[in-house]
Amino acid sequence: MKRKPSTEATEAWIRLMRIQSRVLDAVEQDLKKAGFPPLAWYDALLELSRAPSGELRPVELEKQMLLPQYSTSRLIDRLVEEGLAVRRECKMDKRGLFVEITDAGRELQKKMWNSYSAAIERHIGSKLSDADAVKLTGLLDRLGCCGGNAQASSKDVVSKEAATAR
Amino acid sequence: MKRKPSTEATEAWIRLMRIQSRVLDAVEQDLKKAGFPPLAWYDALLELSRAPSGELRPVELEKQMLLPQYSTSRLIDRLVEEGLAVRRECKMDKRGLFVEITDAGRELQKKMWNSYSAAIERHIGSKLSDADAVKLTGLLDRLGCCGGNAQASSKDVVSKEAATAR
DNA sequence: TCAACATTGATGCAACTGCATTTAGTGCGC
DNA sequence: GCGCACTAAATGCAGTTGCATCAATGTTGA
Repeated sequence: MKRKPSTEATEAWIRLMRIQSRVLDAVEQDLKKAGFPPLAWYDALLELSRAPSGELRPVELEKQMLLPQYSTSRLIDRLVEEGLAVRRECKMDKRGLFVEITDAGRELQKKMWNSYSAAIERHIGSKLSDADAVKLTGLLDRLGCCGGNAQASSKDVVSKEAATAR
Repeated sequence: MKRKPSTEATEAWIRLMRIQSRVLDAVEQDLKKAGFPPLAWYDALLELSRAPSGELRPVELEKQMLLPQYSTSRLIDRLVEEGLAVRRECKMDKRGLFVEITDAGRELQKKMWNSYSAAIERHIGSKLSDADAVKLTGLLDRLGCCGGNAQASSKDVVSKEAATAR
């Protein structure tokens, strides 16, 4: 049971951890310096704004964002506190509720995308040709599948306005 | 200032975030299920065990691990609490101190590597050929450089026993 | 030599996370 | 209709993080 992974695999693992945290950090820092809330807020607002009538059940949001249940619950707390979303009762299932994005929420989402997209360009786009970006995406995708539970692969494409999840 | 990043770059960004967190999660989970402490402990123990006489200044450890200062300080607290390391006075600079790994610390580091390496193999090695792992490493490395401050690139090679940082 | 400044490491506090549990409501089988 | 297992969401608690600050020591330059 020893000496299993090749040094190549191990190197890839290390890079994946190191570079991701570096890049994420840089992007979050850019956002913060522009006076914006954390990325998770953006992701939530984006999901909400894309939903049929700007509302989603927490349980949906949770699945979209791959976040634990309690985490979603508290994220919603914060959005509501800031007036970016509201909780609405759900008549068909009184256990649940709807979270609806407000105008302020939609506005913030759009404004954040300016900084956010600039940050992506600065920290990724400017360092990789489109072709290489595609190669990177492909290699990363191979790590995503067939590991544990199923996933949606590329059917929930994100076109513009990146949803980050975590 | 709008529509900056190509969709290719944006996709790469999303995958980098999603896959990394998925894989990290899986590995941490494996470690935890085997009854081990978090990865950061392993990294610290590894750095210490590799240091000349098993001891390092917190400030060195901090640089190796790319962790904020307070974070290192508290990580050391926990290692010391568990008897995996000890704090020793530093005669040449009385502001500072040395952290020295204990035998228990060295032993834990080795035992963790068994689970850890198996997890790397399971979640990376088994999904990527060595050649692809090298490609991935190369692409990721390109994201690391020339962004903010300098870095060591491949001079601090990690051979076996992966140091993760973060 | 000594004042000004820099570096090392720790710590108080508020925010955030993970975990386990709770509260409320649903739906099924009988 | 009733009990029981299940799902939706919230929450108390302990542990962890980030930020700002502090105390102690070291360094430098007039």
